[in-house]
Amino acid sequence: MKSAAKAMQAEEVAETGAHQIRDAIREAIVERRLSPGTKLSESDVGNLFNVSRTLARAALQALSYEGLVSVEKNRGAFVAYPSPDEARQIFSARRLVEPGILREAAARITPDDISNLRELLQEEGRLMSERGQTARRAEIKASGDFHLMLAEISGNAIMQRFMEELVARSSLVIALYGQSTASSCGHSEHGDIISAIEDNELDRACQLMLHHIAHIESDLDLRERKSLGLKEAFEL
Amino acid sequence: MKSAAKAMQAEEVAETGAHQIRDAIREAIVERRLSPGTKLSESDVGNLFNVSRTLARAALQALSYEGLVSVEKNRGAFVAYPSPDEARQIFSARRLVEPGILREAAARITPDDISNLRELLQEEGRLMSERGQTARRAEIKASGDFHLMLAEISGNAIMQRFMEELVARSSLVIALYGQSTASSCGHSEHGDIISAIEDNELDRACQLMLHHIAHIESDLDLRERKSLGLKEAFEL
DNA sequence: GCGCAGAAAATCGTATACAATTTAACCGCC
DNA sequence: GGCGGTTAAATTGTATACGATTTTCTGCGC
Repeated sequence: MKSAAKAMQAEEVAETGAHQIRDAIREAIVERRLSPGTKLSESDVGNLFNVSRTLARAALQALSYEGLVSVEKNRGAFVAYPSPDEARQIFSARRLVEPGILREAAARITPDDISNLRELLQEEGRLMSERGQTARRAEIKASGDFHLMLAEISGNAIMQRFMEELVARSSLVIALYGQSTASSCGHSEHGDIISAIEDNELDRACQLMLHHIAHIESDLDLRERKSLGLKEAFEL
Repeated sequence: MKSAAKAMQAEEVAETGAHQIRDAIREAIVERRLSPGTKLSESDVGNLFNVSRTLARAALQALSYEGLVSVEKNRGAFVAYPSPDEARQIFSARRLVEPGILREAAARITPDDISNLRELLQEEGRLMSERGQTARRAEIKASGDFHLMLAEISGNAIMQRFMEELVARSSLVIALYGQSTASSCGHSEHGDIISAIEDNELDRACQLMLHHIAHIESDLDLRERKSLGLKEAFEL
């Protein structure tokens, strides 16, 4: 994400160390080192980063605004556990905004941007062939970064931030409801989208994007699993 | 905003009194009782609401995530003062998402919703004819509520929250760069949009929505006023 | 052994305390 | 009178303290 089209805004400086903690936890969630539902107690977070509960709390609070953790009054913070309905809303939102972002990005894209995108793509492909958790995590990140880079190129910082939220929450949803072992099956689709942009076939690019999102979504099993914590669990 | 289509989610309970403070300040900003750039010191906010700086700080922090307040490290919080570029991005984002929201809303809208919308519209019209600041503020609110109600009807809580942010920030932009005295000149346009939805003319409704947003934007003077705090200010 | 009341532990909600930084005030100096 | 520098006041950043709520544990009765 060291793209050329960065630096739109004056980089809201990290007003406090709480931001570092927030970013660290977010990364852990997005890379699925932290599972949905995991409790994030303020003391534990504070100890882990050697800060007081004040900062830990601020970081958790921030993450709750992004929908990545849910804080329950007097009970604490937990890694978000999006319901199937929430999951549908997240992808519905993506279908709604990503074509528009794509159009704006295409209008401003430079050759440099395209080569950056292709570079990212290549990296993604390389990681897919690798084994090991580290590679898998990096692959998840790279897959999301493709969508984020498009938002960045679009030049709209507000939409960019919104996409960051959506991509992060998507990662949670996939962790919860994804079925296929291959995490980012739609790798080639990213390449197709770039090609369509390059060829100035905007409508086709949008179609591909919608298809790509639908593809990701089709790998989810969004049936209500109401914990089935009764007899059914043992009736087999 | 007591619409029928509410209650999508389990209502994230107000985990603390900080939420009340946040909401109160946000309302003050949106209704333009607080001007862009106004300093919001933690002590002052705390005293005003009879709480400690801890809660005041949390509220300001929350507002900064919504883009209504900008906090500068070691300097404090201020009512946001969106740059012309930021203003363009806000409206660009609205053009991008509002047609999509409209389409989703139209697909789920009920006769009840329509009558609620018309009711809101009537209220808006009534306020337009009234005199006085109180009426003006209520009118500003009602004008935004139209867009928010559509988002609510769409049934997507995520898009709804995003629209809340965009509408609130739009209010700031209009306060800063609006020219016409009449705040929400596009009152009739709201009615046209409802009619188009009612007649099931979706494409036309979207066109009207885009036109409406463009109309609001056309009332802005987004030229860089770089404070012109040099000689120019006195050259006349 | 099971269930339930009550106490103890852990955790969160809020306030206060202290350190660090910025802003202002003051004062001698040119 | 204006200007720069030093010092005092105000404000933010972070930590700690204390009360409130929830959770867990314990032990008694059945």
